[in-house]
Amino acid sequence: MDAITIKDIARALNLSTSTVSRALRDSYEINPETKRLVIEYAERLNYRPNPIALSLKENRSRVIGVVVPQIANNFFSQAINGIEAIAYNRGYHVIIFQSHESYEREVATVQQAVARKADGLLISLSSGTSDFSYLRQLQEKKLPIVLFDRVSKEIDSPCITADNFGGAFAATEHLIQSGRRRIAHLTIPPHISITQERLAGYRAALEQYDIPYDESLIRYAGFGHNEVEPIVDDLLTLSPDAFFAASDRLAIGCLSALKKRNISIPESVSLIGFTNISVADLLAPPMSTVEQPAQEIGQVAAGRLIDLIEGKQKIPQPGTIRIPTKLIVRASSQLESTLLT
Amino acid sequence: MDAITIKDIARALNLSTSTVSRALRDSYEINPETKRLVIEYAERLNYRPNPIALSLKENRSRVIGVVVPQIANNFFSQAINGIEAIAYNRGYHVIIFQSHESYEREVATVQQAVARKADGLLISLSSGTSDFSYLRQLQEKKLPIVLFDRVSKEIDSPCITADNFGGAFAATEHLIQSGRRRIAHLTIPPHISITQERLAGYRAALEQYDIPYDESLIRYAGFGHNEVEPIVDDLLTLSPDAFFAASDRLAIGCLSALKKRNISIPESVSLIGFTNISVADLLAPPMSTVEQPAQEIGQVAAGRLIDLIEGKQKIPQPGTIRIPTKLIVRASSQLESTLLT
DNA sequence: TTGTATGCGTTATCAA
DNA sequence: TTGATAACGCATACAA
Repeated sequence: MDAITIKDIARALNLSTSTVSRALRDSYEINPETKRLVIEYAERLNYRPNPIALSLKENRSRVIGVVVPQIANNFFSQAINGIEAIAYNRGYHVIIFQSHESYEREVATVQQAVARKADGLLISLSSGTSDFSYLRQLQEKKLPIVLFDRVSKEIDSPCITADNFGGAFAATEHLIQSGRRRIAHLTIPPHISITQERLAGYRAALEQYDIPYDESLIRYAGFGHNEVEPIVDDLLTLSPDAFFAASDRLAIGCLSALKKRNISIPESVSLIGFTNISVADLLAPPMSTVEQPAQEIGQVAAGRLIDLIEGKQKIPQPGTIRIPTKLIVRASSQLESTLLT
Repeated sequence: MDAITIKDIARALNLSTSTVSRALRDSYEINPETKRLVIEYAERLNYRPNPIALSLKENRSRVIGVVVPQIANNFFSQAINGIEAIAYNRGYHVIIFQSHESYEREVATVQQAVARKADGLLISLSSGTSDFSYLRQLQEKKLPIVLFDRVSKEIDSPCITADNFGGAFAATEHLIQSGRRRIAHLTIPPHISITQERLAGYRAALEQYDIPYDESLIRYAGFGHNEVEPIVDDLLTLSPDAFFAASDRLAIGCLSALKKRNISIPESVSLIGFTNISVADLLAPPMSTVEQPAQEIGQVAAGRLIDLIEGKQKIPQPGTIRIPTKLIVRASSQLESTLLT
């Protein structure tokens, strides 16, 4: 209701608003005495400049919009954590938008962010997005955009992702080296960048070890509630000797399905995208994981975006930055004692 | 850079800005023909009112500030999900702030939210907070505040929490009924409301079954990285026959510690606050859980706050709303049953 | 029915 | 060194 303004200070001190404004901004061309007076009074009354008025004046909001498919998701909540850390350090606030894996909602939500005068956008594309014209339009309007995690080369924005290819390659190689040859690849919808990259890493590893690529072992699951189990059932008829699950959700669904069927495949289930390592440690059968550097991805993406906003990067410098992943191998030996029958 | 304004429309149509403004707001006192013209033109140019200008004018932002200890946390990210769902439906945006379990950061962050002219605040208190005067000050300034999850009766705001007492009672009763008598209670710092409530539920169950309350079985862990293991070690010297872990993080730490020591206590570990049920299903030994209605808590809290903001609740109506929890019992064989508190 | 003027809080330009 | 004024985009009281 109240909130002290520059006007209040001016009136109280018998000065003009412009003098007060200058004193507070520490302008050089001002009487030191007046300056002291104003600053003291402002501090005493706990004056805070109204950021909305500033936004209107400067036509910028010091807000960056973050668009993710889902907040309630380990990867994204950690990425947002990284984004916030950087943003707040550099004086920006973060407004979060969810696209709920829908193209329409993504477009609507991005429009919202633009209407709210976000100074820049950090976007992880929804699985439903294949048309990027709405983003190109924004770029033409010089709105800084950085893509992270789920990116696209179709628009020339900087992209920050995990090293999905490398992570998938390492995971697959690990399975091969431990004797597996029929590795089921359970993944998310096909046109998402991370799907492609992980699949490519998987294929490259097979190729390197002269293992034929069997398309029937590749399955794409959506984000529905009970989509995973029937897919696993179906895969089982092909007698795979390992599963590569491309996200934590899929990995859990996969393990859950195997467990229900009383199938244990020690050391055969490798997961990429599982960030909640502390839980993976507890699971039986053991599950090796590729840890995604969610927080770091967020940090790097936020840093790049703010550089763009503040014009520290003259040229938009597209291109992809890949943050390394970590392969964490868990063996069954150390866990056998706790296995239940 | 561009962003079409009312002025642009007025100029293009040879009208005054006020006429355009009125036409767009569908004022009755306006020529239908002019109105049509303006609206059509505005739609064609995809006109969006500048929310910042509106905020400045109306002294409100249609933003609600959410302050949580941590975003990257299952409970809070799900709660935020619920908050967003309601907020967006009712035309509000959500800005998220993290207090990182620190009183100082909580105060600073709330000031930020106020400076940003948030129309209301949704707060889950940090573990470091025991002085609420800064919140009372805001209430005196008529800023609507609703507390959720980690609440306090020290300020008369509406509070939305899980039924922590009931959930803890049910969990403890379940352990007792399955023959346990020395139930270790591993929980978060003592002065947080949920700690108190869960502890009270635990005590009440013990009392009802005439089991003496042994203070040495109660341990408070902070939020550091490796705090849990030594505590579990220490507890083990007291030979408990069950563990009650008051959050998912503690439950995982507890299981992890037990596992490292090759201790298996089937059906003895009951957890409250574990929302990631799909993972709990996979764990061995099985772990019963009290599921927190995170999303619903967020939804109810957001609804109440917006009612307050919009004056639908004349009287602030303090008091606590408790959302029921669900006890999910998992036996070593299979998932057994689901109970509601 | 439409136009003019004012104000929301701040800063920049210009004048004193 | 300080003050008056305009402007950012919008809504509204008042005038026409």
